[in-house]
Amino acid sequence: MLKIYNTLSRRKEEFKPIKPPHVGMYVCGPTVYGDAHLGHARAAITFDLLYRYLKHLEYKVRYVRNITDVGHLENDADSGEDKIGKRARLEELEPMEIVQRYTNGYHHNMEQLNTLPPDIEPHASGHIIEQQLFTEKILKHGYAYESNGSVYFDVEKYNHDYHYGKLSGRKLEDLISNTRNLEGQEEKRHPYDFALWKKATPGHIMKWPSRWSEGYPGWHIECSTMSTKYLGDSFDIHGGGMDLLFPHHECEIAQSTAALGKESVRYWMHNNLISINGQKMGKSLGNAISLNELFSGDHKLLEKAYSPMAIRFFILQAHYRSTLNFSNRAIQASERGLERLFEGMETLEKIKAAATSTYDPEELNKKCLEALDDDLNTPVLISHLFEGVKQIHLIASGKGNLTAEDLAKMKKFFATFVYDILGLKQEEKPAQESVADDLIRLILDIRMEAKKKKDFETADKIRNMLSGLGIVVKDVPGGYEWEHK
RNA sequence: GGUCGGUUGGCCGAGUGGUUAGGCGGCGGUCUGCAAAACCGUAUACAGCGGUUCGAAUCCGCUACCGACCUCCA
Repeated sequence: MLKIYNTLSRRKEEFKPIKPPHVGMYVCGPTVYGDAHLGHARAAITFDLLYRYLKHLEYKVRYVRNITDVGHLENDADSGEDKIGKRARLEELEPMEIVQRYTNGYHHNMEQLNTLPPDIEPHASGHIIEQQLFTEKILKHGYAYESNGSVYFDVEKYNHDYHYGKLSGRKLEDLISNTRNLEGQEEKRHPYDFALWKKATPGHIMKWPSRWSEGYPGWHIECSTMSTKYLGDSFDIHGGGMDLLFPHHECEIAQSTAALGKESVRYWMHNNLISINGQKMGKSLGNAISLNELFSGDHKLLEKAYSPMAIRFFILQAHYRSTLNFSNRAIQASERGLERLFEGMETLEKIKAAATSTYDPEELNKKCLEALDDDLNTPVLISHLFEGVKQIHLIASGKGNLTAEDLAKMKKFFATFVYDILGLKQEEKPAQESVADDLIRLILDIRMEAKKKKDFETADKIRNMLSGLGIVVKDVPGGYEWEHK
């Protein structure tokens, strides 16, 4: 029985879909105005894991993840500038060109990380009319007001009838004293009211017509609109990063409740953030490492390039609700660990069946499923897989054995958990044959001859010099192996 | 200031009222001409102070420190 932690109740709850076997899940996607970074990877991988596991449990899942491309405000209400528009001006490109470029980049990075694409990926810019209609509903129900061409959500009125702050555990009174007093907010009745539709300032590039003004939708309305459009007024899971909990998700709840008269979401799930040197990684802090930088090693904090699978494994080795601290050391540890896992699986392929079994693969299967059922506890799942690797070595070295049936099960379980659910894959080693490779083989053949003549001085010299060129030589019985490091 | 979360061995990171998490690194061993790789084994821990308990790192309280949200953010 799958249990997931629901931010609404602050506890683990049994997962029961509204209309089994169907499951609807909506996840907040990126605002496409810059390269995707480690934080995007964590969110995408967390919910990719959930998507894969739900499918493994034979649910029919519709996974919706949005692309925010309407360029919400960058600073505050009136002096703010559309962040996509700003980027467009800087690069002298059409806003939609920016959107396209970074959307493509995001897709590419997500594919590198082996995340499955969502079933629907709605763009905010493609749902302007729906967002206006959603805003109309809120207006009609009396929870919004128009002011100078903009439409604002009436938080106080809403809080009178419902509870604004239920998700993030806030009280309106606290918000009143804590909301920053920004300039140019006089069109709002209260500082904590938020925009559903915003009239564009003269310099604002991305804008659409509406009955209120030439403008653009507010920060939070796209998710309420698109989630309910594609998943229905009530759906199962809404996910996103913890930083979106307030105000974004809180406002979503308020909007959907105000428009539909009921809450839309059953389970709210939030992945925790990634920190660097104990500090939150964030674009605004200037310490975000993009995925492209990570994969190329081209960043001052990086000692080397890391493969997408090393990153994926690194992220999965921590529970999604814990903060994860980035460091070269930590990722390198994951890198090595992942190698060990795959080497274990390769060894498994070489094992020959025996008449009896000294190990029961079902035990492994059971423990792994239990770990996933417990709020997607991937670190524990992975620790069980390493136990399995230990058994594999034991059996491969003749200290145990497996029947053909158990061997098949073992292979199947590993493939299921490692490939299908954790979404890990062996990264193809570039096996390009080249003259250089032939030369290396030639040199190593000479070294073998030297070894046969017990001319170890020459043999070691060759090995050391190759090592200096980044080529690692491993002697194996009757020959050698080598690889680029 | 308000709200919430955290503090685990050299590093990352699970979990738990009494039993080895796991990975990386270290150390020892097997293998090797020597290495490397691989495999096996192994040590080091639960921020501090009180309390509850037969027993707490695990529950409760206090203290210290760290972080997140309260402005766009995954």
